[in-house]
Amino acid sequence: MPYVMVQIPKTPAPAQRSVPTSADVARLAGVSRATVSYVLNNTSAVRISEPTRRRVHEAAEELGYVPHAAARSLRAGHSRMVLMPAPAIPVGSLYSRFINELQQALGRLDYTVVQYGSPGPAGDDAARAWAELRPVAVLVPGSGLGPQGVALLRRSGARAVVTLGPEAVRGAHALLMDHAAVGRAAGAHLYARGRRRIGVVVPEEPGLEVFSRPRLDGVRRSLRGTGATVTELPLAYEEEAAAALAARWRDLGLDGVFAYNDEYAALLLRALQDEGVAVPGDTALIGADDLMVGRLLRPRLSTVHIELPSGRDLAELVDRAVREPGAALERREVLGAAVVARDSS
Amino acid sequence: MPYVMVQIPKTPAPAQRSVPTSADVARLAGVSRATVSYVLNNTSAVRISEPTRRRVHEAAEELGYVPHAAARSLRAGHSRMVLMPAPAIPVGSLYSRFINELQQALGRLDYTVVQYGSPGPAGDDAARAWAELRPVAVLVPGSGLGPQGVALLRRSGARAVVTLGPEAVRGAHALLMDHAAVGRAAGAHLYARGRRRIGVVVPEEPGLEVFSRPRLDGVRRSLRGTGATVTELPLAYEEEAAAALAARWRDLGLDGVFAYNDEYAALLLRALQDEGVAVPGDTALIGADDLMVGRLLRPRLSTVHIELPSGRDLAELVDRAVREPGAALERREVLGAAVVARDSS
DNA sequence: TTGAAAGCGCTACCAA
DNA sequence: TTGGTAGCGCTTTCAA
Repeated sequence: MPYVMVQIPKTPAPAQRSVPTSADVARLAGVSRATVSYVLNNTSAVRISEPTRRRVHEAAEELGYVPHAAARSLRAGHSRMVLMPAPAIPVGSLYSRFINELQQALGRLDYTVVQYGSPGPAGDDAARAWAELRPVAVLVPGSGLGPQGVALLRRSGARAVVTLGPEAVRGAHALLMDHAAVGRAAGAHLYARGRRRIGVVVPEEPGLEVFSRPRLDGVRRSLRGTGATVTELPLAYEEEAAAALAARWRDLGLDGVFAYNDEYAALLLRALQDEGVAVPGDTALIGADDLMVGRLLRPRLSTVHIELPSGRDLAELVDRAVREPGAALERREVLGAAVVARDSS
Repeated sequence: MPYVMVQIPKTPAPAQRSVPTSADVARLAGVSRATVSYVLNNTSAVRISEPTRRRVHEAAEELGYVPHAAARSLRAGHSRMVLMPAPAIPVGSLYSRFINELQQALGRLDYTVVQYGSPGPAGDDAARAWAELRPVAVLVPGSGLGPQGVALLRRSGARAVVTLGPEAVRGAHALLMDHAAVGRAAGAHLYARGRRRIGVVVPEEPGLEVFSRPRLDGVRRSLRGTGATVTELPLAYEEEAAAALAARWRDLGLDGVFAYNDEYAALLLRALQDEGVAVPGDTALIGADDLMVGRLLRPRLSTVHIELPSGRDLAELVDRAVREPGAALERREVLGAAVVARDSS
């Protein structure tokens, strides 16, 4: 084959080794860009001959063609992103486990999950920043997004807005996570154990109020009208802080305490024991979240076990909402709380 | 004011309440789209008069205009995203804390962090999927990305590719996290305490091999040539598994054990004590990561404290790499390991 | 079965 | 100081 066809490009070769586009693929395969699109997206409405398909695929392969998601989004009017503002919540909590699971499940459904860093604007202002990405869905943990934020997101193309928090927001699907139920369970348990002067640990770490406040309120609610007292106990997650709290324990005169969760309970337990306070003899102690640490201590910690929906379930809800944007808004209670009585109460 | 100007739109009102574009803003403000762009982006190369600026801002405000990130990316050739494939790593680990911090720091630098779910394609195949998003930077935890993956990402516009793992990859910046150092520190410590028959707990949970394997190797390395023995102890993070391991402890005849991290150490400690094995009397125990749980147990756990770079530092590295894509590739050791001797060893 | 071309929203170059 | 407009890469309608 002594003669070689040399294709003279109409446009000069790009200066930098630039990214191949579908036009490059089309040129190499000797077809139009439309055909490339049909083949690469397996468009069912159009039938392309097998030889052509092969040529396109080979050309794409050879060039290392990678479609440009932004161009596709621009054309489609929205992206494949699910936006999830990252709540300022310490990792390791039960909740962050749930979030992780959810991300994975959404990934499997072919969505791209975008964690939007929490610092910066909040609430409805934040919604504007999120809207720039034209996400196909938005999951908002905690409260903070109002009806107008939801409206803005929907106007900018979000097919589904789902709130995960204590209350529903007009226009959005709601997964109601009522942390007050955790407090109610703990309060009722301590009361049933005969405790009447009850302390509630409230973490000082920022970002936890979303959970700690409702949990405290739940305890209050469960004890209302019983004559039992509720004492709020602010506590930083540090040994020194716990020791200081334990040092004034006798003065506080509490006979029962709900420690926000098992980690704070573990911290407090050690401090109380070091101070000579008997648990559960002098003071009954119950945590929450049913973490492993509670089972490793002596005495084993009583706890409130929390049942969260599986990430898969929520991912499916999102997927359904995206596919049928007109469907009725879901509003679902998704937090189950049950006391696991062990040895500390 | 009995007369009202009614503006007849040239194009019929969109059927759906559609998203306002910069053209809508321009129309309302009575200027061109170019001017809108200049004003809204504060383009310094062009000076726009104050009244015009105000009109544009007011129009944008009134319409609830939100720029379309995809259009901007298409135009710019790349997005403001930093892609970070989410490693299949349990939340709560020291490492996931670091990842979180990093995300926040990048958010503050005005990048959008995208968690790419791990399931699906792996290694260089995954790189293709990531490339579709035309990320401005890619952070790859763990190993798994090869030189050709890096090349593909760079070709598709990534200004910086940073690996976080045991080894550097050609073409990418490297943050070397040598977990073998953790094992070496633990091994040397146990040896110095006079222990010669040493067990190393290796978690059975998937996704942890990335850390557990080098940690084990580190112990082996530190003991090479000393005559001390190393026994691998697979362990699932469950009480039953720990109890089973403890039950055959006497047969194993170990006098020292490095338990991967403090959580596994806590699990094992309880099981050993329940079995009547004295710690540190019969067996010295050391964990790693310096978690709070280790300080709450009796005896307090010795541990290997790990120093990771702050998320801020890494975020700045990324930002610098993005801004000077031509600069030399960084290659930095970032994991410091130091024994904290407490009461369990 | 395939191709031509419009147009998604935005920025930046060049003119006025 | 402002406007006109090309063009980023892709999908999809309409025509051939």
